[in-house]
Amino acid sequence: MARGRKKQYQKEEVLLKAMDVFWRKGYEGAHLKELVEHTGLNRFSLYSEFEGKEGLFCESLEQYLTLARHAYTQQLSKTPAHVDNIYQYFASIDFGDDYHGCMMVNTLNNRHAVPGKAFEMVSDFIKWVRGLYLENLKAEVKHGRIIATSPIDTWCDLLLSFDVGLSISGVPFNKMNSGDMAKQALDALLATHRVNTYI
Amino acid sequence: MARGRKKQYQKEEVLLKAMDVFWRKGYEGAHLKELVEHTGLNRFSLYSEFEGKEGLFCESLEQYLTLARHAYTQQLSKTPAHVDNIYQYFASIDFGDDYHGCMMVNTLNNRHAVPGKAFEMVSDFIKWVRGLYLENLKAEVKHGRIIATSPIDTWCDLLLSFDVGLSISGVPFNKMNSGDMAKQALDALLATHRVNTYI
DNA sequence: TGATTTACTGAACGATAGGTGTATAATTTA
DNA sequence: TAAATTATACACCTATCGTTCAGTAAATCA
Repeated sequence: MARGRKKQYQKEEVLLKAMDVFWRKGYEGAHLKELVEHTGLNRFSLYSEFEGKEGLFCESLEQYLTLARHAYTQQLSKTPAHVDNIYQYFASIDFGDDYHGCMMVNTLNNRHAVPGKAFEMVSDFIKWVRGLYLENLKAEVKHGRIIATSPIDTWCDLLLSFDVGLSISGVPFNKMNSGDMAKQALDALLATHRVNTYI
Repeated sequence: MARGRKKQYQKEEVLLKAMDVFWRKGYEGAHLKELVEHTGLNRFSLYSEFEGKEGLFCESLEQYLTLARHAYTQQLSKTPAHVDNIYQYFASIDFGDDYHGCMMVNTLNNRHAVPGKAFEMVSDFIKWVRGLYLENLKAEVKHGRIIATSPIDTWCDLLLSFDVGLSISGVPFNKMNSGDMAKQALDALLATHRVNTYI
């Protein structure tokens, strides 16, 4: 068995609490004092367990991405792949009173302040999300609901920017219904590129 | 005439340079040292002309909003009002190599760090932009190109989030063609809600 | 139990942030 | 030219940042 004094904290709990602070305040805005207070972990242990603020941030972000990956998968990897999955995802976003944006978007937005690794983690994640959109739109083509030449790649980019933008515009205008918006857009897409069954 | 030594700077020039720094680095990320270096204005004069960092930021933001207001007006207040104006606006966005996002979006995203006044300035501005979208979409209804029950309010919110999102997603994916995206979306809107002239 | 290893505590570190005071240079009025 | 006014240059202040260190407590091994 391991010698020496036992740790008085659980790494995952600490990371979830740290994630909470970083999520709300951003990388620069989250000061070590606050991180120490919220996690209950003292400064020294924070430096031996993680590698300073940067390491703690990256691992906290990893936690966030794990949660986010789960949520996205649940909504956008439902079988059968279908455009409905996409607007159900958007409909599931809750812009409640305590909504405070998206940690990924915060990270992208403060790319000069955060560790470079964090920026790459988020970029990769977003590319993955784009792939989920694409799968669901491809299914519409595959099943002959929209024509094969439909510009689904462009629509993926559009959905991506829309998704990212929601997390920011959702704050000053937090009464928005992103489900309605997505439904309008995707219904329009389908209607425009629908396979003409009358020919 | 005013007595005493003449100012060796022009306020507007200083504000444009300060705007540049704040734009790139954000409110917290723009340190006084860098502001002094870039503006050429020394610390003391900076405090007597403006009211510290907060005041300088707010006035710099005002400069930015003035420029942005001009750009938006030029694209989205063209007569006749028309949906084309909207995607021409999106087509005009240049995601070149030195694209570094939007100062308004940065401000919204770091709302806990920036002066409260700045947050309100941006919120108000964005509401104004939403109004521009609305005008152009209303014209489509007015001229009978889309039906009166078209959900143009929802589309305005969508365009707004899309616009905001572009300024962030445009950085990791800076090869995007926002004009294509907007055209796809708006064409779909028009097609879906087109007045049926065959009845 | 004594030696060793590991974690915790609290204070202190150097660097730098935003903000300010003082002395000097420049300009105008009298 | 002398007094008054205003801007500039430069050093300094306090607070706080992220980081680290010595000293102490707890756990294991022999």
